[in-house]
Amino acid sequence: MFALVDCNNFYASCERVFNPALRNRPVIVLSNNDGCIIARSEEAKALGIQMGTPFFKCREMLERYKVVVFSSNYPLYGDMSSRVMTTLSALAPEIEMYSIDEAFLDMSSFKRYDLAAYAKHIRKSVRQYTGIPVSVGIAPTKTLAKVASRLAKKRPEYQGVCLLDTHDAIRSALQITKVEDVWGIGRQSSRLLHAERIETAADLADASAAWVRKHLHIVGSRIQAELNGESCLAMELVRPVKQSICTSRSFGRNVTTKEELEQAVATFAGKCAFKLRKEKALASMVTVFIGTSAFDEKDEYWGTQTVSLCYPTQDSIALLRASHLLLDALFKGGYAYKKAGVIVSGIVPEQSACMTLSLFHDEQESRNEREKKLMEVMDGINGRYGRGAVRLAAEHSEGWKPNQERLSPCYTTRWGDIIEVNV
DNA sequence: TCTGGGGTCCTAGGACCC
DNA sequence: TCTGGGGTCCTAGGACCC
Repeated sequence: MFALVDCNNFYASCERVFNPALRNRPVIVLSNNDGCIIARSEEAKALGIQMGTPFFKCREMLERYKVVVFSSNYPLYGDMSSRVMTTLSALAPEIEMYSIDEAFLDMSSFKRYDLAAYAKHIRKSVRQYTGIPVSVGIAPTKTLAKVASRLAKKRPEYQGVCLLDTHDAIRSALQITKVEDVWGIGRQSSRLLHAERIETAADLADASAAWVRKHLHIVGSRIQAELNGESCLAMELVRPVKQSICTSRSFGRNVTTKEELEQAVATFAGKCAFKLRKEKALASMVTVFIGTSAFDEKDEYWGTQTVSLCYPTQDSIALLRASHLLLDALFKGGYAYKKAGVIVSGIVPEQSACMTLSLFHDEQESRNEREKKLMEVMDGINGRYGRGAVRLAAEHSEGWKPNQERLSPCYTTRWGDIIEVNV
């Protein structure tokens, strides 16, 4: 058996934990750059506020209903997430952190337990230790656990817990679940399925296996098998090394000069390098992309270019140099740029034996050592005195900084913010 | 005026090998 | 000039997830 523990309205709930005045009030959280709505409390959902709505389109309505609006505060959500995960780790022998607000728990060794009672215990514990409300779904496969947790969350009569442990319970759960709400069935597949009169999860479970294999491919076949109780997706206990790391942002205003784009791209390259060092990994390719607003059709430009590095690196300066060369090739004057990003890929572990060696071996060794020490010192200072205490001179955010007008304090990760709260 | 960011996996098709 | 069978690797694009 698998349990899926899913935090309710996670970002909105995080904002509430440290601000009790927000209880029972509609709360929403905006995407980066205060662009669109990405999280809503139950009260906000009840007002009919839709996920993904652009902020500017519903601003008036939000004010009218006195909805509390936050910019997204990822340091806070990341820290709250690890508190939830730590709590869950003590409640099951094995846990897979599936996303920032969800985890699968291995329940196979709980056969002699009352699983429904245990799910309630999980729910109560997370609430008590972190302040975050969660829903728990338990079932024989991951896909069914997803179905269960969704019902636990949507249907008040379940009180946050749904156990699917008998054939009948599974069947009726599948019958009340629309096929597009099944994990792994997206927009395209739903369209295809509806055209075949496959409307519910139960219909998909019963559909011709050959048809599913032909039209939804191997992924769809696995979903179908999982709905029928055959477990195809195992617990993934160790997170595999990332294959690519991306840092990108929309700009707070239009950016027209190359200098400002250089500053943005330098900042993203530095951030990618930092993420690589945190992953204990090296990258061997760099991609830079820049673009105008996706909503400005008449003056559109979207450029992307990739370069292979001579040898894999996690050095901020090396990635910055490569990124600037790519930007040189991409930049075209006369456009109002709205977004840029850096992606590093071809990632190998730091201690990898298959690292490409330079022809000039000795030179590379000493250079790598110097780079490495410099980055260690930089990360050390920033770890102690706060992000951005030291940075490369090319990193700058004046011109392009995303909007973040409604940011809450970093209650759990910054001393300065806590003091501010007390005052 | 204003519309997010960060990922993974799979497939098809091309180029190439013996 | 015609002809077979089996394989790998890479890339672009699509679909999906949170």
